[in-house]
Amino acid sequence: MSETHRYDAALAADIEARWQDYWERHGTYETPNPTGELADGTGRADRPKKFIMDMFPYPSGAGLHVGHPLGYIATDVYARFQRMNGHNVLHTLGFDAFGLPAEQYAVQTGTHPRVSTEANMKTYRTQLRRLGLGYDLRRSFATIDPDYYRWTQWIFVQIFNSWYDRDAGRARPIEVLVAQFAAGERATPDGRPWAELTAAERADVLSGHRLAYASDAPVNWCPGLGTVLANEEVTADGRSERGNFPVFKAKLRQWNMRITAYADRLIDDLDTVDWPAAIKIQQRNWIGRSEGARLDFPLAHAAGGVREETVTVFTTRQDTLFGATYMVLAPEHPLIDAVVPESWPADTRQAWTGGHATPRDAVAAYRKQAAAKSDLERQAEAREKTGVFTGAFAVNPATGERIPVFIADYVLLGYGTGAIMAVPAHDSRDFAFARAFELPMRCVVEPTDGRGTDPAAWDDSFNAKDARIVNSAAGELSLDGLDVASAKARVNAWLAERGLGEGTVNFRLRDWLFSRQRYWGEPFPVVYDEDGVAHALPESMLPLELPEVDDYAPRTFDPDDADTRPETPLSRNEEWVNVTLDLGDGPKKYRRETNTMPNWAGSCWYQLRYLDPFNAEKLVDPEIERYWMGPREGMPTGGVDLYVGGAEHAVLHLLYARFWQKVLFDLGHVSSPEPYHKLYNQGMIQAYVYRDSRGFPVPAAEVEVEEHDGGWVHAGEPVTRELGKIGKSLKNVVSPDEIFAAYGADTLRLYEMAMGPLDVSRPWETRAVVGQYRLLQRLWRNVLDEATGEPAVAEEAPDEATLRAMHKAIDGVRQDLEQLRFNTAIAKITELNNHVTKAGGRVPREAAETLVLLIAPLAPHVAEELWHRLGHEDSVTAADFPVADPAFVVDETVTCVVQIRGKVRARLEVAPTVSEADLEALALGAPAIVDALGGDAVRKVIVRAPKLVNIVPA
RNA sequence: GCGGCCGUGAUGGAAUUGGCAGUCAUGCUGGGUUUAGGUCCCAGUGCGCCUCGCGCGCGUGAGGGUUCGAAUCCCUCCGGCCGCACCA
Repeated sequence: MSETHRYDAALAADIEARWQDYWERHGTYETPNPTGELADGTGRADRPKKFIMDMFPYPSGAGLHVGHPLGYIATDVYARFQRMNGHNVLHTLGFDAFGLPAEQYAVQTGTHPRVSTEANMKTYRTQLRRLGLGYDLRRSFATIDPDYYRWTQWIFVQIFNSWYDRDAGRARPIEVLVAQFAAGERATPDGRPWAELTAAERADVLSGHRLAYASDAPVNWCPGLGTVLANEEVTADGRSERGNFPVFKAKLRQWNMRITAYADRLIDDLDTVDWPAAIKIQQRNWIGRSEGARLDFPLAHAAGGVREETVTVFTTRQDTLFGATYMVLAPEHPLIDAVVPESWPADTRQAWTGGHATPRDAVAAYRKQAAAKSDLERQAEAREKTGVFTGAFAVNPATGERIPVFIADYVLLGYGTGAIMAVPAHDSRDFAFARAFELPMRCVVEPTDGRGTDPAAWDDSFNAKDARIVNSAAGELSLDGLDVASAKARVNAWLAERGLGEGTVNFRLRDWLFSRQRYWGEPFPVVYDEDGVAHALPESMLPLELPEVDDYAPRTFDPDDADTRPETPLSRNEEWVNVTLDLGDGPKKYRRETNTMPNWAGSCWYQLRYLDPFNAEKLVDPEIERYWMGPREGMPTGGVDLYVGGAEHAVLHLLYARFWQKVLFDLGHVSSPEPYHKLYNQGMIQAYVYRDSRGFPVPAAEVEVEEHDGGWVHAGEPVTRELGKIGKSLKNVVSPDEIFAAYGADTLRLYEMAMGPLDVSRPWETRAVVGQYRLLQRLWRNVLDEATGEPAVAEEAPDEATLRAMHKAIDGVRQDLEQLRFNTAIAKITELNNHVTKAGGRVPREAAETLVLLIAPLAPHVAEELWHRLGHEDSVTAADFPVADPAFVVDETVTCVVQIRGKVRARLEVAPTVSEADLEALALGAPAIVDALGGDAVRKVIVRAPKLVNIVPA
């Protein structure tokens, strides 16, 4: 028998190449817009639409391994499914190509990052095409394209030129604020009229309001990378997320984005998007909204009496104000120098002074010790409380008592006001500190667990919030008997009355540090005049192109040397930096900003440019934006229909992109306040890592299984096995090219989709890939004669059983694909294929075509080929996805299980429409049941027609 | 420490959401096709027991509970993964 028409790897490769060429020639995946350059007049844009997106890749030098395309395959399957459902589907993929790795690779290899990045993208494009991913390539771009980053810079300018109007609850153009100052509707910080301020002073005032602003503040400085980093890029143990270098606090002038202005909206709008609960929780935690109160504690004179200065604290437990028996400031708190007295007050305990002769010495020594501690060390001794008395006292505004003021590193400068009122009886950290320093504790919330009201006898603080306030009355304020919530409200009112503070909301979120000392990023469209005032470039000067330079290497330092300072590569290029420009008031000399934007900038808005990639006039045409992303039924905040990517971007890209989208929404550039409506996190494909006795990974491909004990051996030596990421260093990389060569792209696609649910991680097992290859071979044989390659289907209608199998499969596969449950969809297709295989004889055409259509989104090449050979002229991508006939989805008879006390004792074949009463009678009459009951009386019968009867004997 | 998710055959995983546990696939066993190997095809495959039957018992990390009925809900414990980590 000739095997020339057998489905094998060579034939798969041939089919796949031919159809990929066909799709490209015919523009199969090109999607029309309703208007503009990409409108096509075919009416396709009038169909319902879906915008389906992946998190775009960073093109690394290593190319793709089999773990990378999981999400891309999933969105491609979904996009094909929706296209077959008659949707106008927008699906494409660009490249996130600015950023550190390209620059590091460039420095290592001596190639310019543009050259290596372009080469990497070319490799990626080839590999993605080989997978048969159906993209509208006209809409694909890279963030490094000047045509693209022109608009990244443009958005920066929009953000720079706007401020957050709290009264309006949204961002507005900065001119509105200027007008308010000029008209005197809004007071300047020092009260002088706006007209009297110099240009530099005005710029300074406005900088305090702009959504993008430069400021001197402690930032995360990473000498090992030679750049500063955003909070989101620093790990919990104080190292850089990329490269794992130490990160230090350094006071530097840097650009920031006022993302904190959007904290509430970023939390609130999470309710309107369809995202995994875990990601929403992470964002909420990162933003860290907490309700409480801000209140002032007056400082006390040594001799008694109250000073002018106050210490402001933030607390969420203002109800425990009467229990505040001391205060703690963060070691770096700016007020400390002003409060520390010359000498220790009389009777100061030795334990409080740290053994120092004066408070000043004690504070200086403690600060030094705290600064020297790495975050890792702080973490290790997390619960060990240290601190020192400042020698100063404050006054509890409720009780009037003098309370000592300490500094301790368990209070962080970066959170709240950097100072706390300590209530040791009702906060476990304060409790531990009070124990260590023998500070008084006062119980002001009555314990509900029977421990009594004397904190001296407790093991830990009492924190329950469903209790009542006690011991809290002085002057006109009494909280006694109130529950916690009422007491908080009462204290808030009292604070406001007395002008001591107010109820307030505090956020953990800090502003986003937006500048980097790197070459390979978007240049800031900003210049400084001779007074050092920053000016945004006018739109006509965009894009400000990244200059081509030879010396693009970042200045990096000894990773542990905290005293170093960054140097920007662009600053070396004097002729680029110093320019004469006319910004509207005649030619003047300016210096360019030499920082570049972080690599997140390009990914903050790319969904918008996919919509209208060639628009030279606008970021995106409003009609096109509304068409694809505007608010609609069930999606009040609009956005991309489906966005698939890894969970590692939970608080980075996904938070930043939401923020930019909201600013653009406020400024009227887009109609959708959320960028991504439905987010789906795909799991990771893992692979086994084999290690030798020294713990070094050995090449996974060379490991063999021991015959007798099932262990693993490499080069005759036993090795251990564990699951890990796929990567070069773990020697377990499997390239898609190997799988293409052995089985073809359709098999790889099916295998990745069949491995398990999309959202969980699963181990790659090359030997299991063959299962999906067999499915395709069986399908091929069911449709074609292997000897001739001609269709070998029967033209008669399928029999009843086959019809039912077909329609059940259609029904199930439809639901599964809609819910991204590709693994069970494939199981159902396999089942149907097995059904027609077992039935023997020629497969009826209707069944064969159903199989081809069902598998088309998953294995598009083989589906195209079979569809074509079955005599269809059009691409299967344009065919309608089958719709199940309800009459055949329900079985003619169903098996009803009859249970006695929940154990199956008999099965009955009944009509699906059988009535409960009939079914009960049938069940009670079944011989096996009569036998099993043995004449026992029946106490109860539960009938769930038509599938189950449960009989409970007395 | 706090919060979240998850434990099902040798393996990846199904289970219409409280109603027959183990769909589908890998692996393994046996058989067939083949000069041979591979491919391919067919059958079997949770564990145990026996009188080998359309049989019985056990079985979803462990223990308990709710229910006519629990992989699914509740409680305790064990194990794993992820996030946060002195957040006032």
